[in-house]
Amino acid sequence: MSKQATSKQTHVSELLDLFRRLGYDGATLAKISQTTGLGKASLYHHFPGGKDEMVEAVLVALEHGSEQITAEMLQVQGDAPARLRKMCDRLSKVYDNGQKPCLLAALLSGSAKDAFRDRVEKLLQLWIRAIATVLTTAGMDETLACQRGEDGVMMIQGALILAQGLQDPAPFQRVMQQIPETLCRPLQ
Amino acid sequence: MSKQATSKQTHVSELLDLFRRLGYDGATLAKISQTTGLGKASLYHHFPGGKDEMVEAVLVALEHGSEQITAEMLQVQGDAPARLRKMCDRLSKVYDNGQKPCLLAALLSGSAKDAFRDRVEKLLQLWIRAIATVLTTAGMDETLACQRGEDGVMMIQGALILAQGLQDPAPFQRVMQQIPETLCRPLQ
DNA sequence: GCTACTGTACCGAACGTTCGGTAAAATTGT
DNA sequence: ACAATTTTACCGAACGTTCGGTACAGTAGC
Repeated sequence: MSKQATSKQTHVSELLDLFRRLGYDGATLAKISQTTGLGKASLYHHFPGGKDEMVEAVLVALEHGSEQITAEMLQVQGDAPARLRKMCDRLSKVYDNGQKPCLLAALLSGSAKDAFRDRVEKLLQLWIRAIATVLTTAGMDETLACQRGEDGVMMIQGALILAQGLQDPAPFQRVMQQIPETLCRPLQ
Repeated sequence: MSKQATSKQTHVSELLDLFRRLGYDGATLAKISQTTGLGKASLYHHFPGGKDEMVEAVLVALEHGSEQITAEMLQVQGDAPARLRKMCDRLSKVYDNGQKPCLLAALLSGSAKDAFRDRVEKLLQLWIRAIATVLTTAGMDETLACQRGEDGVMMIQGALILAQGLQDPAPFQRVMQQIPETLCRPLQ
């Protein structure tokens, strides 16, 4: 079954961890080589495009994972809060309960290429629209639902920064618990 | 009045702009030299400790500015929403209506030293406590006020990331308008 | 024998930092 | 008042190191 102890997918998830923790500039080839256990030559065999192609591969994997989670969320039987709860559960694991930062935020600083910016933008909009779809399906006004989509992504991103900055995952965990209800609350 | 066109404070604010836009690793000495107009050697005259001392100086300036804004907020005559509105007005200028990222978030990625992490943590807690103080003064429960302090910082940080990621300041501006009311809303 | 993969050695460029030195302002001695 | 001296501000060039990336000779598995 497992001919290789370290498949390409394993390497991609190792790269994800590196890039989101250190950013594009901080993740040097030396560190990448060290954490993957691959020499430079091996890295350039798997990713001929170099560092950029590694980020590219990580982003593709992230797009795939995002589409899967959002699709799962929409397939959940139940009301809007139940669906959002499913999303938050999945994302809590992705971010290790707030202990791991978000790649998208990490790629916004430094020498990250403009091509990445486009992918980041697309990914953020994917999540915004997914949340908005859940809310409009539950009968919420279209405009408000879009705002709440933005609010959801915003809260998660902000909670991650707070958790990193305070070196305490508690605020993240609290926010992730409150999000399903907060986003569904009607306009007061 | 202005004997020097470029004072040390000017250089510090230029450094702030560079570090928050490019992060610690992305802000190379070459770029720093270019944007300040000072040669590399001159930079080491003003900041003998090198890049780290530059970040240190920027953080000190940021602490000073934060204490000033939070103090202003507490001196505003009026209810809690009015005070928070003052805070949001000042912060909107600091972040150029969402077009400029936050230094604290930028320093969380990359090779930023642990000494910076402590200062970042202190600064985040300063803001959380300031918001909480406004709310408790207005009669809100202590525990909830602290949570709302976290929520406030979190929303601002998240809104900044969203504005950067979507390359659109609109979500940031909307959130900054809503924050004064959102944070004061009683538990439902 | 052929493809997939890897270790080693190497490259030019850029990194943060230091060196040696210049020009002017401020301070001091008389 | 003025020359001597120190301090301050600045710079170009170079330091050693690390960067991302390449060339090539292998080795393992089919």
